[in-house]
Amino acid sequence: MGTPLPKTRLGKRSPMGALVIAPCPTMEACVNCCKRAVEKHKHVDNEVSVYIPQLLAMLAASAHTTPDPRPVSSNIDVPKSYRSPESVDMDEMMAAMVLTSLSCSPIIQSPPQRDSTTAPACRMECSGGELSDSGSSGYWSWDRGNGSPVPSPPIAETDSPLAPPPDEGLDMEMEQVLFDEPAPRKRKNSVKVAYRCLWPNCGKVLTSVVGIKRHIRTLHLGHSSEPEQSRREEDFYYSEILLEMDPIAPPTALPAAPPAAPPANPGAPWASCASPSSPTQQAAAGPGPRALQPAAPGAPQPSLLSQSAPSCFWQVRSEHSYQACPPVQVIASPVSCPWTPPAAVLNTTQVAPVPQSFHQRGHCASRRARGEAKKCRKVYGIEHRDQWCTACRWKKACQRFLD
DNA sequence: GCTGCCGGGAT
DNA sequence: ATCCCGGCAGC
Repeated sequence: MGTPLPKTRLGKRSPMGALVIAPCPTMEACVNCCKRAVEKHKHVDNEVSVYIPQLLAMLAASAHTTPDPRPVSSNIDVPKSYRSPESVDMDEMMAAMVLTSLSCSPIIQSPPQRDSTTAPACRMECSGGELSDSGSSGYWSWDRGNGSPVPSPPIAETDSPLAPPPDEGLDMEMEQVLFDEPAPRKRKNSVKVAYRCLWPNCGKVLTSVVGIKRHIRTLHLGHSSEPEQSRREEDFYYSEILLEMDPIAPPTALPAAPPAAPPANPGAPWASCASPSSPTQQAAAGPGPRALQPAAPGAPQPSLLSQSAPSCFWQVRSEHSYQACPPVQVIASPVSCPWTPPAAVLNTTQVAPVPQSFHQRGHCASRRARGEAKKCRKVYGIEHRDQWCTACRWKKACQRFLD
């Protein structure tokens, strides 16, 4: 991270570095050469695909027959002397059109490239040996200075669900390769994802999954070990919400109580009301318990997340109240529950066992009670900070002197 | 003011 | 994942 890797700027004119072929002396000669090739293939097969190498070559020729020493970046004009005969223009146009319709561009057809440095090689591959034979300087479709129309990705290709996004990614990639610029970070969306704790009377909103999980694990579930089960459990106690980056209402200033209608909250995942004790059922339902899913049509849309949450508290672990509030197992009737879910959502067989502590401690859930035990700071002193436990050093809950 | 520690940022 | 710190809240 410290020292950036030395990057070798790929010359625009030599993305491959090699592949030097003697070009046709003139544009006319080149086009004629290509026309002959096209005519030859016409007799053999009417399949347009046969023309691809020749057409590519034609495009290439239109580029490489222009005077090479000409500066690349700024000039986009094509010398008139090279485009005098109408037939030449027609051939160029035909080549471009067929190329366009065929979407031969390997950038489009090739699978998504993970390594951008491999992209040029792939592009060259598509042109095949024919391109080499007919001559090209290797930058046929890249040169911004030539007057040839660059094939644009056909719309039909973008319809394919598997097709990579043709525009932005391609442009970025090419920019990166050509101009050696670091990939621009994705624009920050105006909608920010946040995670709301669905634990009763909590409603804490955090901006990271890790944070909300840690919050739930330490504050509500009250056990930091048991990685497997607790990790699954945490998934049920928070909900992903979308916060519009409205300057009037910054997300960090969200009140503990959930707003009456979260801006873009598509519905709490609690609508499916999966039991925490059956993670497999939930896993089969979608990519994740926090996946944004629209409320089922006809299903009552809970206006408050905290309202819908308790309906899914199938079981609350007894050891979740780890401090100050002793675990008390009380089967609370839905009526007495302050956040009684809508009747349609609440399964009558699911009597949510709400720990009494929920009602008793109130603020208890929002912040861990101050520990009674001596902590590392007190035991070792600030001068022996290196002897503190890691958590204490990081100003976290002490792990050495647990309460 | 001291202390514990939560939440988030930086690396 | 690890490290660090601002800031909040209890004492």
